[in-house]
Amino acid sequence: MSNISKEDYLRVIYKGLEESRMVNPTLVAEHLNISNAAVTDMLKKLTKEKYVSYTPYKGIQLLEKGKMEAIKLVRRHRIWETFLFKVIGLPWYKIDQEAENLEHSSSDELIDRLEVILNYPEFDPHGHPIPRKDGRIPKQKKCISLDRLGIGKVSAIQKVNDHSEELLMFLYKSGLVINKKLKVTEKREFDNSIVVLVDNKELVLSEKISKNIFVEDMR
Amino acid sequence: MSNISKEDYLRVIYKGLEESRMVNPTLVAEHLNISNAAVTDMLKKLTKEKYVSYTPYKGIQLLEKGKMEAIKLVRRHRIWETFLFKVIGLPWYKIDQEAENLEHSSSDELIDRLEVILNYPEFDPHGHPIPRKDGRIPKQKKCISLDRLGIGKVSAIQKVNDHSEELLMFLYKSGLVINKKLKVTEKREFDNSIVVLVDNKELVLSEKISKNIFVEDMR
DNA sequence: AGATTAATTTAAGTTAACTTAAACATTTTT
DNA sequence: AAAAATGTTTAAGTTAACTTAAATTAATCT
Ligand SMILES: [Mn+2]
Ligand SMILES: [Mn+2]
Ligand SMILES: [Mn+2]
Ligand SMILES: [Mn+2]
Repeated sequence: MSNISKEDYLRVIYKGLEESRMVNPTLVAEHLNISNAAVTDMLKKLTKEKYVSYTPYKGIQLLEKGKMEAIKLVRRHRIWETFLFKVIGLPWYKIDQEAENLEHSSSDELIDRLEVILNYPEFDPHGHPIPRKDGRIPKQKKCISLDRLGIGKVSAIQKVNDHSEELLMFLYKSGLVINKKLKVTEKREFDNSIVVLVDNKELVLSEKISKNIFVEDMR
Repeated sequence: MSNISKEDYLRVIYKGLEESRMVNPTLVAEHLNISNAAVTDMLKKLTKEKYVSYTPYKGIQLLEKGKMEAIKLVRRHRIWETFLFKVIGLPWYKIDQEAENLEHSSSDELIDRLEVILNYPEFDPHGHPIPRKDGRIPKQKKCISLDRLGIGKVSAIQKVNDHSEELLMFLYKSGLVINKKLKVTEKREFDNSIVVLVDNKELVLSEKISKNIFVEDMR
């Protein structure tokens, strides 16, 4: 009947790979707030049904079938996020959670209508690419995480990780939104925090925060 | 965790009572496409948790707690239907199914935003009242089902049952939409079909169809 | 009233998706 | 090369929500 659970696994795996991290059962378990044993169980099913391939300690890969499913889900998720933000007016930091619920309960026809209403958006409000109906992914500018931007360098925010409401709320209040220009004015060796200049204001960002912000790589 | 199933039972019970039919396990089973035994099971749970009271062969009643839950769900359902129809532009006969999925996956905050965008609608596209946030139900004009409208009488469609896509598609194509005026020109004893005049066209309606259309009772 | 029909419940079983606790395997550190 | 830490699987059990088949109960018909 309902595939909500399976879809959630695929989304987490897809987003993990998208961030080019190695995706292992532990990571999935943490993201879904379930036990490792549950992930082992589901990976067996997903493997048998040819959604993923998986080598213990080496990571999970999406097979063609799984990738297609995941892309369709991510498309639904990001179109909803964009719609909730632009048309409904929900705040930036609430749309991920809401979209996570809606993504499992919408027909393709509805999603396509939303896409038309939004005039075929390429990126969601966090800067993530929205897969097209045919599965193609809009090309993004080359990015690096903010912690790797050199001192004195200026760049613009391209995307931010959207999984923590607290982070997004902080970023929003600090004006660290998509396309915002910023300059790194200081790097502190001790804790890897950095100081950036945004809207003529200085902001101190911890390493954990700067690693969740991605700026254009100008080289 | 997820309450989708429980909510569905409550919606069916609520809508059954709204149509002033006696609601028994068999009716619920038919509407949800599950076995009677499953309904018996769930009724036990719902009874234990004080959502409903139930006397075999006498019907199911909603208790305060169950009524509140059901009204909240019906509110979500009908606000979604209205939004899908008016803002998204989905066809009349598809919105019920789509709303049935979305109703379980939206926060109160989202629903309230939709309500604002729609400017506090009182009735959904099928003419059903949309419960307010405080639980109050907009008052409807007194209705009778079309099969009970006397010959020669003129009236306007107030609401239609929305559970069959086929029925709604037929009504839509025939111009039998909300507020449409019609006149009964003939009643056929043999099969209880009737002939109505709509937009200067004559239409033959079977008893089954006319029983699913409700017109203002002018007396 | 007794027979027939319809509605309901019980019994037993299935499946998906989890859990905890313990065992096992691999990688990393010393 | 051990030891320790980390990651993974197994085993056993739980829960919700269903199923079919058989038994029971109530309502309706003759
Ligand atoms: Mn998201
Ligand atoms: Mn996003
Ligand atoms: Mn409906
Ligand atoms: Mn409706």
